[in-house]
Amino acid sequence: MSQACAHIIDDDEAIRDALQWQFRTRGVECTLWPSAEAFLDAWQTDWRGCIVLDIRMEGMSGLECFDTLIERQCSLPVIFITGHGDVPMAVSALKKGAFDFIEKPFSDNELIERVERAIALDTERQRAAADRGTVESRLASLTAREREVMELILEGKYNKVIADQLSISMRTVEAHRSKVFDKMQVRSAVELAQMLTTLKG
Amino acid sequence: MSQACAHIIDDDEAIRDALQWQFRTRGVECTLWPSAEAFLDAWQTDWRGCIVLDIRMEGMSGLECFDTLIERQCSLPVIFITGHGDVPMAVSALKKGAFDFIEKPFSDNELIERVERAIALDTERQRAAADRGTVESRLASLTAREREVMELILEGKYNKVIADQLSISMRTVEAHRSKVFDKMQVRSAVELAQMLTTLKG
DNA sequence: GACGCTATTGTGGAATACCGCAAACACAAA
DNA sequence: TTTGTGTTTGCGGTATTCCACAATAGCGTC
Repeated sequence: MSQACAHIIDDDEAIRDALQWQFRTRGVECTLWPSAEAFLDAWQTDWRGCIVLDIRMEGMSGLECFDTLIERQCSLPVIFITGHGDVPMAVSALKKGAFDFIEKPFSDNELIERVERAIALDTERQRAAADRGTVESRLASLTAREREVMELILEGKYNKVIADQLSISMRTVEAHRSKVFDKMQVRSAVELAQMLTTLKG
Repeated sequence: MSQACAHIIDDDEAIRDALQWQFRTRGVECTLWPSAEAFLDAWQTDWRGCIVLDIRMEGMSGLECFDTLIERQCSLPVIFITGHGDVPMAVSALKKGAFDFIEKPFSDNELIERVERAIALDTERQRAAADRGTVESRLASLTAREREVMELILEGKYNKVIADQLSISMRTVEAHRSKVFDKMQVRSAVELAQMLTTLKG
């Protein structure tokens, strides 16, 4: 897992260097990319932090890059920067889920403050995803039959009813039920329901 | 409860009339307001639909009106229209929760299509809020003691444990438990947990 | 074939939940 | 005072859960 940092994509080397200097001064790690293509080639799903994306670039534009990132289900917050943005462009980007859209020129603090917020958002999302991951891995450890029994438990049915429905003995249902609680690391059906409802809701 | 309609706020009578004609032709009801002040004076929390809000107006601007609506916790989706918008303005509005931000001139279909989506969103939100309202009214019908017992049930505790914790007899806990299920209209603790987790999650 | 995992079932008992009926007490409103 | 609501408790009984111990059978891997 790479650490949280700002991934800066801009085809102007002077700007890249200036941003890098600013960021590092403020203690924000960053990586530099001269083109959308270079970034997309290198990008890995476990990268954390945020993306600072220039819109007008040689080759693939920042907006195209953004679309590609969405396709690849990259969840990193994206901060667009542009010198010649127009309103529909900004509206479209934000409605697609961009974190921010900043016009040049911007003050040093303006960008860095938003980058820090974006990184904080990603960190929070990562934490939530980890929680979901824990639950999901437990779910994955269930056998098909156990999952089947669990579904019925979550409908609040008695073991007896479940046994009838699956045409097996009550004792078998109890065995599965016990296994399910064990693997999901809960002590009651209520905890199980809360764990899974949180996962979905 | 008033029915879903587009609330148009614009100080240009010609535009109001033109929009009204377009909307009615497409079967979208609307109300017309010559100023932000007029709308804010009349607005009631049970109004449904969406708001079409011009930014540049005499008196209170559309942006100020939006801020006021947020303060008053109005949840109607807001579509801004403006002839002289700039990017920071659009970005700020959307980040505050505006539904859309459209620059003049726009095509007939462009606005009406977004209005219809906004109204659909409000309708959906309304439905979800009604569900929450149902659960909340049931919760409100619980006595203090019943709610107390319910909390402990949701922690998956046995009646015996609850009885000890509240220093009352098991039989009393059973009585409360039964009342809680009755009032909340559920048949098991699992259902109760799901109902309340959905409310919060 | 031995081994491990999964699914299945049984016995028997202790603990718990659930329910109807009944009732005592406090407290506030009519 | 009467009435109503909320809180509390008991009795007796049935249904259900939960658990330890034990066992059979299928299935795929090594």
